[in-house]
Amino acid sequence: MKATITDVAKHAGVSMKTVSRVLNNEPNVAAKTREKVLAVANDLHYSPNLAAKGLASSKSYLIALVYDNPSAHYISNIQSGAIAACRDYGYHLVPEPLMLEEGATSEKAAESLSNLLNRLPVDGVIFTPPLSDSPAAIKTVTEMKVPVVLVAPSDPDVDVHTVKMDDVKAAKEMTEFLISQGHKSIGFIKGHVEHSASALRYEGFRKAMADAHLKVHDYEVRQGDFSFASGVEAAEALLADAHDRPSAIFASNDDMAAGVVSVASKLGLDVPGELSVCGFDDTPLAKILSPQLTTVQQPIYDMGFQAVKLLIDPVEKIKSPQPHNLDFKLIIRDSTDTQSA
Amino acid sequence: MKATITDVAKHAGVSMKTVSRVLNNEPNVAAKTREKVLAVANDLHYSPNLAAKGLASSKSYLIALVYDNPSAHYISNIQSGAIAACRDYGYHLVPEPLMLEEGATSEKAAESLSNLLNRLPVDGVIFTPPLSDSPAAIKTVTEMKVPVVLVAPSDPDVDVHTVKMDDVKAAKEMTEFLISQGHKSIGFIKGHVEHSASALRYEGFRKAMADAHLKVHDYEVRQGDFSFASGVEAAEALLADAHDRPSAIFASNDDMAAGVVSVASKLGLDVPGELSVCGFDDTPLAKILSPQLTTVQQPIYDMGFQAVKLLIDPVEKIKSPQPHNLDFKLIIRDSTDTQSA
DNA sequence: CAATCGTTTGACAGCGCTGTCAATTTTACT
DNA sequence: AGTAAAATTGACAGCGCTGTCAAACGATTG
Repeated sequence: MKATITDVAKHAGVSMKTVSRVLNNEPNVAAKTREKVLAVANDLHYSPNLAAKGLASSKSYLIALVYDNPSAHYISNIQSGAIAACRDYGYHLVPEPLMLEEGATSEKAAESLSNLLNRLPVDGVIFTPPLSDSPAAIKTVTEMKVPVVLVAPSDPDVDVHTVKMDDVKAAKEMTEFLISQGHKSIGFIKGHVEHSASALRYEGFRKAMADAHLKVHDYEVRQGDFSFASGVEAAEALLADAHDRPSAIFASNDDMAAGVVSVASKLGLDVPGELSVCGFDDTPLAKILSPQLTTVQQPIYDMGFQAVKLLIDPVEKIKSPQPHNLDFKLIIRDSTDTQSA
Repeated sequence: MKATITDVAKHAGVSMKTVSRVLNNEPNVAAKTREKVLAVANDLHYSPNLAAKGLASSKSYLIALVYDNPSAHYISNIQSGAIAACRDYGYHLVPEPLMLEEGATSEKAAESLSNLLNRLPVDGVIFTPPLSDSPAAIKTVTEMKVPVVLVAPSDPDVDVHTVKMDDVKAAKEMTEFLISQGHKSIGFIKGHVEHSASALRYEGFRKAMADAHLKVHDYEVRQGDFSFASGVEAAEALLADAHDRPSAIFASNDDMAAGVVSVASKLGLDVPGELSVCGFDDTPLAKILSPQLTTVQQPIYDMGFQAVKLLIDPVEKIKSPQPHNLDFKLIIRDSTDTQSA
């Protein structure tokens, strides 16, 4: 039989309410009483019934992670971080994929979201991209008075809490690293045109090149779409002319970088000996590839963690909504080397 | 303001209990009453408060997915399937990673599990491998009277519901496919020795070879450990002798198959022209690789779906525990071809 | 020592729903 | 029509907890 607050109260010789106060860290409890209650609760292996708590306090102790994102890697990292934070606060995370047909309208998404929140009243929701860029979805939850945190939205002006990383800075630093290795002619493969990160990463690349007074020739910049195949295609173009090749290629994500490596391998070009390659995202693929990929590790886990914290932590809740920038990390592996020639 | 059962009852001119009956599909409600209530509930956008339901019925409408598995691909597929099933039944899925230090004992896992279930009383739990093989963990939940479903346990004798696939059959069919393509000399790379699936897949391979009266030479079977690197190593051994190479290699998972492809590429061997390669699992990698990998698609999503169904569906709950075998699928892509030589 | 204030505690209602069981209506049958 | 049986409905308590507000207590002051 599971112990209830009443049991604890009886054994400790106090009222239910006092037990409740102790267990919720409310003020105005004598130190001695608090200790006593804690001891008894521990003895009895007491643990609160979430449903009852929720019913009485009209909270649910549940946070929804809403996503509509094909990248399992991304979601599962966000989720891990979010779950870790939930544990710290006695909350639980409920992942809610928005399963929409191809090309469903933004309104559809909003409606489906509204149903979701009606069915399961959560204390907060987290939107991952590309949902974090959907005004309709954001409007839906704010209208329902459900606190929301946006993960990596492209538009930082929105009036809600936001966790993100600085794509421009990351791409800039990676480019600077390449330059510091002696590379002067660096090819760049852009990401999917509709993905906001693409432009930012490109911007970072250009900035670093400009700062180093290095020219970026048009033919050294190719449009990709984040897919392996587009990386292959871009690399083939970039590496076609054996006499005028860049000594390094910066792909906007790991999949495309993998495409570059594969083309280099076919061309008999040694990576990193004859060509340095770097990617972005630090997907599992980066470690599988040989050589292992130099890439940028996004703070995906941390974003999940921080998002939950912003939703729950009373300290954070008071502050007005603002973007929270988290730190990325350059992961230098074996696909880049100094340019000695 | 959110509508309650009381509101619906008032508007429909019936008692709360009758509304409750209708909404829970209980019998003994006049058809006319049912319609009326449903109409009103719809009008009022009524949706039940899970916490209240849970408190009153001492159910939580929550299923825990407990995992301790490094494969994001695996977990996220299980999870997707489980969530889909939960939606069908008005339940919600709470993923609960068991975060243990390296080499933590099985008892540690059980204890951590017990804490988890005390904090959040769920209506059922799902164990994914390798947790589904932990007697201590299974004992913990059964002792707490929490229904459990095991995903792909290696020991099918346990006295609980189980969802799995037939690894032997899958490996056998894949091998038969290779044989049907004209391959007679087929190399095999075994998986991690401690993973139960490894032995089963190898068994399927041997069976198919035996059925076709094909010999399996010792030197054609290499031990791997499911890692890319081990695939590379095995492939190097398998392909070392240019005069006596297998015409096909069956790797026990996709990562190792990727290793094989990479070695073949280095050796200038065309895949599938000169060497057919196939893997197992149909990870995202299989589609990224070029050529795209022929592999076995496990019914991971379905396992998640079925697991939840077994936990919730009243029809299934009556039946005595038994293993449920789900269908795999051979995915024939571009890394295999007929052996013409 | 009484008056005042702040601190600590408890009694009680009620969150929204379901289980129990009794009341009422309908149906079936003699 | 009359009665038993079945089907349908409702009254009410209570799940385990917290919010509200009042009570009791102790410390501090003139």
